[in-house]
Amino acid sequence: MLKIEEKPITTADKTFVQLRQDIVEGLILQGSKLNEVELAANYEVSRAVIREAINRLEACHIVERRSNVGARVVTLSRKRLVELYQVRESLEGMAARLAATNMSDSEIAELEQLLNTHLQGLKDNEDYYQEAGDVDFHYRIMLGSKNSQLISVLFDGIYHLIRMYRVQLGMSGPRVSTAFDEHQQIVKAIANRDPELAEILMRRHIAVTQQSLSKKLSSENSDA
Amino acid sequence: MLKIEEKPITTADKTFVQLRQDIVEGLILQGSKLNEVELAANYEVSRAVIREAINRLEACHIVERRSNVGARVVTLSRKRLVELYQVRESLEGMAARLAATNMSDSEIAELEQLLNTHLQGLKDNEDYYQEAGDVDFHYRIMLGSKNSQLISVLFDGIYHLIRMYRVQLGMSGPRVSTAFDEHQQIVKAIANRDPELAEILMRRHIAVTQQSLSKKLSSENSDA
DNA sequence: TTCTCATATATTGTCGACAATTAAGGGGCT
DNA sequence: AGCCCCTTAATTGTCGACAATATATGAGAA
Repeated sequence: MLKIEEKPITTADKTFVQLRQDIVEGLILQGSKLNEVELAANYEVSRAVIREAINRLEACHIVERRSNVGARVVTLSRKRLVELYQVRESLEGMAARLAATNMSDSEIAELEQLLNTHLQGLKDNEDYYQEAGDVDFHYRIMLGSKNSQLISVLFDGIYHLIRMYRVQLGMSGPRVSTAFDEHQQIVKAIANRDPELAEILMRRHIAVTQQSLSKKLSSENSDA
Repeated sequence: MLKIEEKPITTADKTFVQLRQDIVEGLILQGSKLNEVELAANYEVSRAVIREAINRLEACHIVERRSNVGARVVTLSRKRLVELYQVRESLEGMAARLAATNMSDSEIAELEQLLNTHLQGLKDNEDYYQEAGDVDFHYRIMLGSKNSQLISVLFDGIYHLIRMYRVQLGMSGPRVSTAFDEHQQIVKAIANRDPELAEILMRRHIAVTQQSLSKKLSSENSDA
């Protein structure tokens, strides 16, 4: 799997990243079948490269594959959203807990400064905050855990699927400013070196976010 | 990725399962390089299926791959063990929490009966319990969560690496009987429909197990 | 018509060969 | 001797073709 920092090297890497982006951003519709020869033609690579990319997409739960049948992009059902966010709550809660212990003072200071920057951007342009700011915040907490296993499971495993929901459902409205407050409380707990509180606040924050997102999904898809 | 129930169909599936087993059980040593042509010859398949198998092994953190260089089996360091068990604690804690809500009464009854069977096996043969019983217990809690995303992350993602530590470090001694008691408490919390307690007990149980395993790893590997 | 079965088509799975990259070895220079 | 560079060998990455499987099509019988 592609580590956080290292750039894509091989064409399989690049194709994987490109294909993932095209799915996450909705260029390739949810639920659509991924035809290998067709994709190979579109992305101008061999089928072997496409196959490897699809395999990696399967590993991060963005597509589902059946033997001898093919791969489909997952559908963004409410049921799946709830399940995904339960996993996220669990993992990012642990990340916040560990961050409270393992982040250095200077890293925490940078994190506080990041929030100040966000506060400014929030006054000017809410959308900016939701797109870049929130991702950045959670990204830093994740790295702050200093647990490479956790980082890998989160980032390589489920983060792009989370982003897929965010992008395709859209994230804006009154939820944005309350989310910022929650971020501040979490950082405060980390600065106070309070792992338990950091975990609780993070979990609550993610649970609330899930409820907010769920409202955007009609309940007709709930049993998909 | 290979779903829980479905059997391996393609030769790539079978090769993946076989290769994973050979690594987990130590037939292929930790840290060793995986030469594709060599493996292809040994397992009597083409390089393409070996490559696919290795890709899947990378997705579940059993091997690490570098572009244009190759894949190596991970080394079982203390640092990695601690990180892995922090992830496990987080996820299985959530699984226990969800199981307390989502398991049916009959499933809980079966779980209680399973513990009785284990108690008998424990008196006769401790090793049996540790090998099959513990796995079976955690497996059922995992399924009891009814969260397919969580099940996939746990089972397809990290469970075989956990098993690799267990198998290669060996699990026996006085820890076995205390683990059984902890299992009983967890089941009791689930039977009482107490999600918070079930999660706390599961997390504590896993944390203690990690400490027990850590003792078996010399601290010289701690910074690997 | 509607169901079943056989045939045909399309798609995935597997393979061996070639290309690109990295690691290894040897010769020459300071 | 020690270091650097060039050549050579070994390994991974990519490709197109073939085999196996699943799906779609259509003919025939009840």
